[in-house]
Amino acid sequence: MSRWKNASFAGRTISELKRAAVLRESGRLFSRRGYHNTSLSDVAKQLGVSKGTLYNYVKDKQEILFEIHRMALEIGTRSLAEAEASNENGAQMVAAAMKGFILSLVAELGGYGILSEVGALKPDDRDQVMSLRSNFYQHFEALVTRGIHDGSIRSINPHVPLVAFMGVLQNLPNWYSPKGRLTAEEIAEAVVEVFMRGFALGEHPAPPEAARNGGAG
Amino acid sequence: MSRWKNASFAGRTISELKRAAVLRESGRLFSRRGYHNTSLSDVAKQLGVSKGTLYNYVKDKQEILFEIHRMALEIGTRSLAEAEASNENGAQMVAAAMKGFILSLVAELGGYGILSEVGALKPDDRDQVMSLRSNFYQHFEALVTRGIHDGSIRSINPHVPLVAFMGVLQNLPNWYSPKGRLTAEEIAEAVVEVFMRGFALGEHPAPPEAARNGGAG
Amino acid sequence: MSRWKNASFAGRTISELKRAAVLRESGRLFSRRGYHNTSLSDVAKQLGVSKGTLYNYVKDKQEILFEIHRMALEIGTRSLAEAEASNENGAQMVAAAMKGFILSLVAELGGYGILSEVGALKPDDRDQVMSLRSNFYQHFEALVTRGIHDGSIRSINPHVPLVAFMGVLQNLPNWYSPKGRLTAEEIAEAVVEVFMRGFALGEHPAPPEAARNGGAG
Amino acid sequence: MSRWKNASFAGRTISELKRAAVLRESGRLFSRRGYHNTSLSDVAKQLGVSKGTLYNYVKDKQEILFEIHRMALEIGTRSLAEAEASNENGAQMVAAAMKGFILSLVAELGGYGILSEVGALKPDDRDQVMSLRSNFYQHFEALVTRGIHDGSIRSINPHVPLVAFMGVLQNLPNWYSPKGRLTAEEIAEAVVEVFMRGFALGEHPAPPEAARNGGAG
DNA sequence: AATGAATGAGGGTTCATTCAT
DNA sequence: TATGAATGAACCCTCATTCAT
Repeated sequence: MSRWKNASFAGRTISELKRAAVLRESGRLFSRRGYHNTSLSDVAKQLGVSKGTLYNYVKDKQEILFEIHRMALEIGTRSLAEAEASNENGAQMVAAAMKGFILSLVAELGGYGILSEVGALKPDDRDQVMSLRSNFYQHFEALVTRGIHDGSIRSINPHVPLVAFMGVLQNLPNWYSPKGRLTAEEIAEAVVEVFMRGFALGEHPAPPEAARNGGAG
Repeated sequence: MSRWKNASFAGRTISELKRAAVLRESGRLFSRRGYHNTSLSDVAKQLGVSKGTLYNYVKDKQEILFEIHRMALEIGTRSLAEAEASNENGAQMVAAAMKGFILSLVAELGGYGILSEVGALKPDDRDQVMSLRSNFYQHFEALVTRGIHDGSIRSINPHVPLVAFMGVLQNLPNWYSPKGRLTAEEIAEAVVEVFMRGFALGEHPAPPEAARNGGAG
Repeated sequence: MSRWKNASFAGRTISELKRAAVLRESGRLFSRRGYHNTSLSDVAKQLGVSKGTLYNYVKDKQEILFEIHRMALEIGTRSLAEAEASNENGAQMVAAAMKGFILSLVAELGGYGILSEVGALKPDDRDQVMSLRSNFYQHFEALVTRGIHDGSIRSINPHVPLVAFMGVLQNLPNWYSPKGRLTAEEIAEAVVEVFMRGFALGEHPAPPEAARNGGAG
Repeated sequence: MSRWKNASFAGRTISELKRAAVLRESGRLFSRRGYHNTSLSDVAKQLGVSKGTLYNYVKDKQEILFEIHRMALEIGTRSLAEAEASNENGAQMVAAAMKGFILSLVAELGGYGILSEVGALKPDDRDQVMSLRSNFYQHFEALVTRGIHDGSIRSINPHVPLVAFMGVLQNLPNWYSPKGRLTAEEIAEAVVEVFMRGFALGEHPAPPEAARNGGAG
């Protein structure tokens, strides 16, 4: 197994890129097998590197988990902001945010979201994650509410699409895999389409036969 | 801490009841802290029993996980069947199934759903769980589809309510706690109400201000 | 290697005795090779037990170090108190305290004193040890001062015999070994004799040819 | 942190001086935190140099320890010889040797004595150190004996002042610190004074209130 | 049926040492 | 000569599991 497999160097310090590779690979494994069931040996083996080497790039295992949470939520918040900047109607903004979130998650973190296992964080980190997460929730629901007000989204408890979307994210790895049939783009569009058909007002000609994929749990 | 705390003996072999208590307590802890982050010492301590004693009632830790998965899915399947037997309209049947599932889960397994950590099962067990789960998904979606056909549920991808409901179940421990403000009944009704407002057709007078609770992730 | 070698059961819980054996053996090794250079594997191997077993009796390695420090200082303080109770003259009391300290140290902790490596303790434990140690120093010097006042000890800075005695204790393992030629009693008497000749007033007929043993460093 | 901080170049090969700096800094850290508790990273960091660089100047960590032991004992032996050459009375020679030892130790090795952790040396090195040490002991005690014979030192077991002095050296770092209140000169004089009052014959007007400093252990 | 003790495997982490640049 | 990265061994500690009592 060649060294630093999967590490896509480009434009940043080599060291930064290796750190990013550690985070990405860890996240991929964490989201598939769970944090506590993934050893740093596993991560190292996947990267074709010795276990000790990881410690040149991260302080400890907890830092990895925290950093992934932080990055994922940052991506989410950024996606919301970008969508909001487009100034379209509510439904379109929510859809854009979802799509942006998914695409960036795939691009920057390899398509996993984790977002669970918060309990394994150390107290300080946990607080910070909870705060970021809470922010994201509020913004997301606010956007949905705007859609309801401007008539682009059905009158619904905004918590429902949020909860559904989070469920999708948590299971993204089950939908997406680099070697799978579906590209990130295709998945993002499928999710958006389901959202638009399920929650947005407008024309939905035929009863959907839609993107089923096993991603419920 | 008294021994076999929480063990509600009634009508079955004492041994069976103790086994049930082990499963319930394990499930409670697994769903709160995760399977790999819960030690059998933790379980034993909660039951006021020594670690070795557990092995009189279960073969090993994996068996506990499997059994919980199996029981939860059995409950789900049973809930669907009972709801279907009522022969009401689709929306009402789905709602009844959800309510039944939640109530039984709380009553028999202490209110946790797990349904994740399938990866920790051994291959044979995993196959069986996947099969049961797939069954449940199909029945649930079929019921939603019936609701769409009989006009009680909006025309929507049936995967959407399924995914949302599974998300709720996975987070039940966050909603429910025996000492919390909400009884199992109240939670079940809140979930059902959100579902009815979100997906069913009918009167929804005001834009909802509804039961927000942090249960998204 | 038979199990729990060196464990001298008598009158206390078996578990307590095993814990004592762990502490004694650890202390023996710590004082010979140093704390950081002694692995718990070493300790376990000496006791003919597996490494994990140790954790049935102690919380972690730091606890071992702390407990040894605490016990040693307790012995010292007790020895001072007992000597003081005899109400003899200062020199005799100091001598008695020294003898009692050495004998108890040998009997209860296998003859090592450690008393160094305080830096490896965790902050709370370190504070406690420093406090106990400071107490012991003050009492010891006070006793010497009494001897100076009652004319049984030369007029000397009381810190000198203290520092010398502590040096002896730190090197006790070099003097004492259960299989060595000298019994604990003999060593204690040798130390006392050196003290009496060096610091006490009285007849010292011939220039001493005394107990040389390599114990300086 | 600038590179090769603390390195006082003067008259020797640059390489030799860098090696000396490595030894001095290592010794300083070893004597404060212990050999096994000091990593070469620590040493490198203090010198403002990378870890790998150290290996240009020393073969391995053990060599550092050995070299420090050797240098310290060389200094001690040299101090004894110089004192002896002065041909004063015994007490004065011992005092001069002590003072010279301490001053040189501070000047050349940064004021630490180590002299412990012999167990970490490899066998050959250990033998050599033990031999040098034994030599030093004999010379020191011989000098004390001369003092007893010429009447400048009380009739005492010569092992007593040796053991006390070695104890002082081992704790020099606790007395001395470059930023502390006491200069090396002051410390050396304090030690000498305690020795003169404790062991030498002559006028000691008042019962001493002397230099207490926590240096016993 | 219950326990407490023992074990061994494995995980996270540190660190002396090597090596290519 | 200096560096940073990589390695592998060793260490502390946890835990599922077994077993004698």
